[in-house]
Amino acid sequence: MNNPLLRKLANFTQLSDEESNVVNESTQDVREFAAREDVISQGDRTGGVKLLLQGFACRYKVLEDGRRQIVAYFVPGDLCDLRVFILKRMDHSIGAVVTSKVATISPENILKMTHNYPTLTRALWWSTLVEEAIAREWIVNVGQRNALERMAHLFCELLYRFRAVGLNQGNSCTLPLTQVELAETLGLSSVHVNRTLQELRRQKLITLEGGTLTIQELDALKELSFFNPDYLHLDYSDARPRGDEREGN
Amino acid sequence: MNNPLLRKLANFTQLSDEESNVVNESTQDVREFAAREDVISQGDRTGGVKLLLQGFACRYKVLEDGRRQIVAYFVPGDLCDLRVFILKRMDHSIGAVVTSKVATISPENILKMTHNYPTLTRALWWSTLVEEAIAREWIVNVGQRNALERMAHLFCELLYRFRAVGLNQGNSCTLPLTQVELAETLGLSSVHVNRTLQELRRQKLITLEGGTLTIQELDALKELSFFNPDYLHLDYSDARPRGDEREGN
DNA sequence: GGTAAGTGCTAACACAGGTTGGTGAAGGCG
DNA sequence: CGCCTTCACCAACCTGTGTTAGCACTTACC
Repeated sequence: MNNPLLRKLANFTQLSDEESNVVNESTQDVREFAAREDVISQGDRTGGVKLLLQGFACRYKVLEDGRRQIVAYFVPGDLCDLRVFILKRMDHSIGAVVTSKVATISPENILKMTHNYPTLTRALWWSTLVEEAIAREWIVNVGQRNALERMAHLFCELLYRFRAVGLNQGNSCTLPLTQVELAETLGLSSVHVNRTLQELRRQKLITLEGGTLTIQELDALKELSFFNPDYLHLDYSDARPRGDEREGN
Repeated sequence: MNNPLLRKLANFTQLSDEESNVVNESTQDVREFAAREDVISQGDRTGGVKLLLQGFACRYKVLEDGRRQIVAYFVPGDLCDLRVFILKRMDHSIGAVVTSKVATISPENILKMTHNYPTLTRALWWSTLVEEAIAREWIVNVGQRNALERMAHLFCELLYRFRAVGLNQGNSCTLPLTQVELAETLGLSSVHVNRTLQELRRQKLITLEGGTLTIQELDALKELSFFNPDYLHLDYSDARPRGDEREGN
């Protein structure tokens, strides 16, 4: 299973070989994007659904005066909103953080998947609901947590998400972000990001160098940041389909 | 058309009488909630989809130490995530701000609507995409805007949303929030909310009394807060279905 | 009718985090 | 080779926002 989307969906349910094949076939249209290149730009007409296969990408919005806020990260296996093509124009941009491979899934293929495969459909909807839940948690993050908690929380989340697609190495994962980008994510200045990083290092909670994050004390980091992974809805046993509603969509 | 959901969907597309009837029939299971009562509580098993018919409600998350962040508001016509029933437990709560009427739509009715009525289905997906877009804008709000801009932006958004369901009176709309709730929305202290409200009033941009918000200078407020309504995807002409992809889901 | 709780409002003070302006090291490139 | 850019890092100062506390008013309730 080298398709990271399949790897991720496996956190929610078990897919049949046929379903896995459909996913693989639908994600053949692949393009490589350079670091800092936009995958989609604000104002673009919305096309197919994008799937990050390799690399690291982000969603961001820019205010008229240039302030930029990163509102989401994509790790391999993440889809952008399943239904974007319903809207006419993008109200934000998606950019590759490092060199990345992105597949474009056509609306037709989305329909093919969701028409014929109820289990797969449930799994895809699960992934979009998780994405929304992450967005809400980010609002909590910038709204209620202070700089140290915020950064700790982000690091916990990213480790969990890399784990979910098997791209962690123990408590380490790739994190190819500059301090400016971290600042734009957390709603802080880059100077304060630096201070905060130093504090996390001083407390021997993490190391971050050469684009690799290592969480030395995961439990302490979770406690410090009030990190509760429920919002990622990753617990397999807790996410099994309930009832027996038939799903044609 | 007294169903606010129909009123809202009309911002995206025109529904047939048959489709309107299906919506009306699916939203018969109505319950009234008292002010400050929870419609759904964090940890609850997820039931059907909720639709606010009357009143004002919010989504919120509470940290272990009691800090609360409001992550979304519901105005009449707003649905909570169409697919919540895929998840096992709610990772946040939904609470009525004032006395409110809420309809519960069963998964079966959702299926009925989305199976047989492609135009209606598109409209429903549009509404969930808008909800997501709002969440992203809120991240930008707390992450990048200062207190004055933040509050101004929230007021602009709410006026636009009340307008979209015809519940405004010119540049006025209901806003039954205490300053503490505003603080929990904007990631500020209630004291600073008070200061900021005063500043907006001093600049003769708004009035807010007795639960009614009046925006005296909408253009100035929009400019001050870098408010760009694109993310609400309300422009009818801009939101027409494109292409002719058939929609069975 | 009196008390308590909730709310709006204000003032004084404290501090987290922003701003500005710098350093040096690493890497791309003419 | 040197130049330029990018990045991590650091120090000084400033300010937006939080904290604490107190008063006035309303509403709910005993």
